[in-house]
Amino acid sequence: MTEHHVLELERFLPYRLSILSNTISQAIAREYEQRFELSVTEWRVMAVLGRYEGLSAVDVAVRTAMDKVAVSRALTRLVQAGRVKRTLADRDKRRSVLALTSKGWKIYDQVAPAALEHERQLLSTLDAEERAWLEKILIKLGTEGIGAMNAAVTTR
Amino acid sequence: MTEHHVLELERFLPYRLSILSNTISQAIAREYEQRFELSVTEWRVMAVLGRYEGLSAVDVAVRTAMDKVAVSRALTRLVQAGRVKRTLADRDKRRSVLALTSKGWKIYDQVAPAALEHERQLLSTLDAEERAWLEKILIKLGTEGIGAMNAAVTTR
DNA sequence: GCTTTATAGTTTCATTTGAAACCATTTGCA
DNA sequence: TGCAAATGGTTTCAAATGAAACTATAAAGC
Repeated sequence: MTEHHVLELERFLPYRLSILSNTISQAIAREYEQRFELSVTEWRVMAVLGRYEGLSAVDVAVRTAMDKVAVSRALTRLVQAGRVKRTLADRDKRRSVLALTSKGWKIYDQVAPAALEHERQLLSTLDAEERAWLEKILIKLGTEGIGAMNAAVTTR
Repeated sequence: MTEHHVLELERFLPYRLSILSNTISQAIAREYEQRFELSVTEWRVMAVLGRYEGLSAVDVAVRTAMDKVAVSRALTRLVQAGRVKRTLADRDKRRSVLALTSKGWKIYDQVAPAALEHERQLLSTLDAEERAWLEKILIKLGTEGIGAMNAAVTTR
């Protein structure tokens, strides 16, 4: 009598989060991908450069949680397309100093508001109380929750 | 004086969900990827086959939210490795009928409990009230929220 | 029954991705 | 100073991925 410990994918939190996240990201990306010929990775790079000027490639990688190879490739395309300006830091010739060009800003100024509007629409289905809980829960999962998972593994 | 409508990635819900989801999935996958030489897609296929016997490849694709090419490839490897048995349906020779082999079950019986344990650890940082809200919010976002986003786009 | 259309699944090809190796510059320190 | 280790970034190579074309079988229309 084999009794198996069954996992129901559709109730499994990591799976549900993955589906939800991908569906949301795709919905937003659909908007700008063909319209501006902009990949998700490129957009993420532009997004942080719109927020913080003068970052290096590694800084961008940290802020976007992308790996540096992906950032390097995205930057190559963005510089190529005249959307980002790259110069070398005076004091450290390894580091690049990055900023959106005016062409880059023009795209940013169309994509960023659209993205925020999407977020607003998404959240419009939650009331204030639910949003507050969501905020709290996301923070908790990100800080303690993931730590708890990893701790359970690495101590084995 | 150009005033830009700035998007802060670290406060942007889609981005935060993406990071959270990827971090969680990676933490779990790390566990079984080398240990069983099992990719995430392969594991997802095995997970639904552990839950429902006799599905076809398309059925698996629907339940895992993967595309059928990915499922086809995962199945090729799983059958190859003797972890899944594939036969043809009598009434419809196009459809395959899939099931875990005993070898497949052995792996399932190790991976599924580990995955559930990870989920438990992750959720252990939330109290009952928070978990209830999370459940409610996830459902709401998945049903209404995504619809609201898409509606806002397609009516433009 | 025969032809068109739909469905299940695989293969092909081009693109994306990631890990590791790599080059250049800078930093630490004997 | 001078040499080892670290850091910023790019390139290379192999594997993963996705779209579209393709094969085989089944269902529908006439």
